Amino acid sequence: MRSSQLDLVFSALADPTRRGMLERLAEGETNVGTLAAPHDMSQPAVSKHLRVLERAGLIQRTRHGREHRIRVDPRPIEAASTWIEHYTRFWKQQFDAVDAYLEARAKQTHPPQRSKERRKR
Amino acid sequence: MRSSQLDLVFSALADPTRRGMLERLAEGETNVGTLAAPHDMSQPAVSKHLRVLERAGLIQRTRHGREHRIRVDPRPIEAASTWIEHYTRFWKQQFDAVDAYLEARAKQTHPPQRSKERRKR
DNA sequence: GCTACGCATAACTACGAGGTTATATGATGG
DNA sequence: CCATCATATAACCTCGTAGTTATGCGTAGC
Repeated sequence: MRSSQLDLVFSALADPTRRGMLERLAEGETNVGTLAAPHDMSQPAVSKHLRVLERAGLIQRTRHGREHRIRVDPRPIEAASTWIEHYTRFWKQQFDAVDAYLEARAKQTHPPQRSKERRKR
Repeated sequence: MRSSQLDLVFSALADPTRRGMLERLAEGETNVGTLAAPHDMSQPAVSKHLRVLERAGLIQRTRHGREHRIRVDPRPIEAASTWIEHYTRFWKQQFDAVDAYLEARAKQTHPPQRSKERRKR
């Protein structure tokens, strides 16, 4: 049941409705109604999406009279961003190496069948 | 039911087992067994996780005899990365502005109760 | 003060995700 | 050949998610 912060952030971002809300919030803080307007769904559904974003720490809410002002907190996303950026470096390296290998092999007239059979590790 | 590429990538990243596999794949391509080893779960469970990664386009598979070599394809992640980086710019701007405002207000001896009451928009 | 507004919560449905065990499939090696 | 290995697939269970309608609750405004 334990979900790490990264889990919560990534799964919050995995829904187009919630990404839409975050995109809207890039324009500035608003109330729930404004956030809900573009999305064709019931008000409680919107409320649930906001709770997901809130549990991931992606938004902050300030009650202001009867309306709730919502604003983005970009900090949890940076954890996600950092994770991606970190590993992307290695992945690209990996990917490019394989890419180069495949390209090189394609150039040979008789591609060796078993050349990859014995690899280190 | 339609899930965009971004949905698939983000939700694939939302699971620690799958992130663990991608982290392992940063070291180099391997077979399924090696990928499964560190994770305490049944082999079919691992197989399912790989399918999720595959559907998101994050890994590629080459059958090589009876084993499947798995390697990362970093390209779909870049879409996710781009989305994050794009909006992070605006969010930070937003966040920092609110932050500065709150700090400024905190400095006043008599924080005005209704100063935020009438805001543009 | 009453009504309407802005939102949350409750209770329900439908479905997918993540796990299991059991079984199938195809390649390897003695 | 036959047993075994590497992996996938099937069938099932459980739980969380995304949606619904109905209802509650505090604030605004006339």
